[in-house]
Amino acid sequence: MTKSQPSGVKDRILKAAKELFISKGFAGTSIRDIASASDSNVAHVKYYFQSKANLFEIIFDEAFDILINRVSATITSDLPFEEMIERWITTYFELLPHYPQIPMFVLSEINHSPDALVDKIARKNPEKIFNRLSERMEEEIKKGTIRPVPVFDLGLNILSLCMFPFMFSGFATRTVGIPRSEYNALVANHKQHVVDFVLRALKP
Amino acid sequence: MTKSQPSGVKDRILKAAKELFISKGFAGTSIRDIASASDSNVAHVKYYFQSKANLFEIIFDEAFDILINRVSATITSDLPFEEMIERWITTYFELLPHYPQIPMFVLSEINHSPDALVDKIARKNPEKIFNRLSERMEEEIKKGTIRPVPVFDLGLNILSLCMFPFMFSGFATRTVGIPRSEYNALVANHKQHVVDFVLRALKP
DNA sequence: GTCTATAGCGGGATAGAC
DNA sequence: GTCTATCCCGCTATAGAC
Repeated sequence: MTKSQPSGVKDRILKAAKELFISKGFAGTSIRDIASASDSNVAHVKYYFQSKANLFEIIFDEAFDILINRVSATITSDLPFEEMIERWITTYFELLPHYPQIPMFVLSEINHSPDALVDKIARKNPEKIFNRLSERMEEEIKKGTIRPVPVFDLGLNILSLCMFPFMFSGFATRTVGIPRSEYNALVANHKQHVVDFVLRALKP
Repeated sequence: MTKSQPSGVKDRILKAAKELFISKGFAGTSIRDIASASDSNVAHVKYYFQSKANLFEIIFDEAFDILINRVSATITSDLPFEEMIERWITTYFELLPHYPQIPMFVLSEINHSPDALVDKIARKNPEKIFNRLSERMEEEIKKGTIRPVPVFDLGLNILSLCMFPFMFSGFATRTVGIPRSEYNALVANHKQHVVDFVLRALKP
């Protein structure tokens, strides 16, 4: 049946849109760019996705899911605290090399977006993860297994150490001049260092 | 003399351009936006700044200077190593609250910019700072005053911990829903925590 | 220096032929 | 489903009156 076959064109558009939106942003990408990069035309894009904003939302939601939701399972797991922290960090450092531009894309587009779009995201993604993390940390501090570090500071440090290296890659490669392959290797090696860094800093 | 008086219009345009470019990016900002936000018109903007790209470059260069060059004095200073690290971190946490959107602006626009612009920046800002930092760290490691941490990993961690909190503020306030004033207070308080975190993690 | 008018292009969206 | 043609708008840039 023609209806259930993937059209091919639709997938190509989605792929091209992903690359362009993620590397050049919403405002820096036009439907015409997407059409020519996917070897189709403007009418195809409009036919399958109605509007630029609608297509963008599909790409953005997937990116947001990768950056935030896929990691939440680790944080809400019942692993012992130190292992949970280690898993949290390693999960990011194993996931993000496949999507190195996602952290910059998501955080940057949230800054550029009008309130309407951001509100939609906020509604879909409540603070459950953050609350759960908060509970876990408070327990451990009470037990004395880690030194008393405010939840906000530890959480922000971990996110900083996991996401920033990927957000910095454009600067490192394009401005400082480190070859991309070399930077990627350095970041891959950075994972264990971040784990050590965090666990050492948490020792009572 | 009329020539040496600030025109007023020119300054208003610069101010409006700064706000718009920094919050909405190059592609998301039009000359018309800048003209109306500065209570002037398109011709004024063109008269004083010739082109959108030229005006952008002025704003970008200043932002780049704030983010990178103003801190370099600390790194190249002759302070004892631990004090230098502490000064480096505190300098960022004292400077960036005045320019909270600068880290995201600079790193994001570098990703979006064509090679031509990025090359210009790279030429102006060689890797001197990075080399100097590298020397300092290697000395300390040889002396045994800090544990042997690769230069790249420590440098990247410090940049991560100092810049990311500001890059994350849009997410925290708009998606997680933390009020901006509260987030700012948390980040202000975060400074000493980052210093402790880094120094603890460096202990031999 | 200031401002209007407009050129010339590229943007998103739409209509309708096939 | 596919594709061309086109509308209408906003964009940067320019010319030239005052």
